[in-house]
Amino acid sequence: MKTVSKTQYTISQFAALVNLTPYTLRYYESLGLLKPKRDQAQRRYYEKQDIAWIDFLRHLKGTGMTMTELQKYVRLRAQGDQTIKERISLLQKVEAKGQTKIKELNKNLQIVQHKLDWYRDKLQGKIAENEDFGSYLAKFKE
Amino acid sequence: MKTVSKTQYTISQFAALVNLTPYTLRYYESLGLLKPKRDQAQRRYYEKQDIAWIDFLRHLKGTGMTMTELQKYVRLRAQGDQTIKERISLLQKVEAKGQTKIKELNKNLQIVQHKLDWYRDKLQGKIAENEDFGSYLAKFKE
DNA sequence: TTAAATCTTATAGTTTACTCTAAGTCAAGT
DNA sequence: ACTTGACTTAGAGTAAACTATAAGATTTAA
Repeated sequence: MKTVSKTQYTISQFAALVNLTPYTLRYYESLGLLKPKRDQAQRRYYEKQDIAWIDFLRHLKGTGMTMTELQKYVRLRAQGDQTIKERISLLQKVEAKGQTKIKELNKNLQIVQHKLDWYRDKLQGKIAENEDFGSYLAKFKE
Repeated sequence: MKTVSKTQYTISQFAALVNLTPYTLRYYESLGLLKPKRDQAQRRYYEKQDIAWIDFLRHLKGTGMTMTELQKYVRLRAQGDQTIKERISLLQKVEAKGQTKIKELNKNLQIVQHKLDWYRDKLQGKIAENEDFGSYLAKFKE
């Protein structure tokens, strides 16, 4: 049996590593999203696997989850395997919302693209002086 | 020549129509995003075409544009056709940012999907007791 | 005539997610 | 010995985009 010494980071080292501030790390911890270990002097230290956890949190946040939702997820996790079904349904909702978000973003971007086309046509004099964007857009309605 | 009477909405009628509040409409106006006409008594009234404008603003906002950016766009618009090129480059940036946003959202949702798969595999006992999500994820790295 | 709606300006409150300061304690490195 | 960094609790500040209140004036529909 071999003992391997694990890399430990202080809060400011770790903050730099994951592009957050010590303030933010303590804030997340206060919300229950992190629980770094402590040394003999009660100072936090972070390890390699904490990077992966932060990354995962970021992905969840990036889907639009609020801090409160993250807290709920983390609370379930802490309760062990019997909450896996609940976690699944939580993440399914997250996924569904995310897909909706993408669709809406796409729709909004399409309008922007049409507007860009309209401007370019207008610059080329390809648009009747009195045709406005509204009637132009109407052409693209299915 | 025929005179057609146009529908006019009071601020609260219009607010209900576009799902905003009178507060918000005045707020938008204070930012220069709207300029409703006024009646003899200086009360705002809105018309059909204002609905289209609100919709367009919503699409722009929906891409992630801030109020400040919207203000800039509206200011350019008010300056007339000589700002069309500038408006084009503004909207192009909006579009580029939006595409980036979609890519990121997709990446984040993929991670969520992997996590869901992992949970489902785990529920089925298909995952080694000691395999964590990190090593599971590693399988999907290109 | 009176209640309801609108107007104005100015200011305050709300929410989310940080971000920072204060103020005092403690421990480790040079 | 001393500077540096970390710790604590509590609370304040920031930014965005609303949302609301106050307070007084005016107008209009019933």
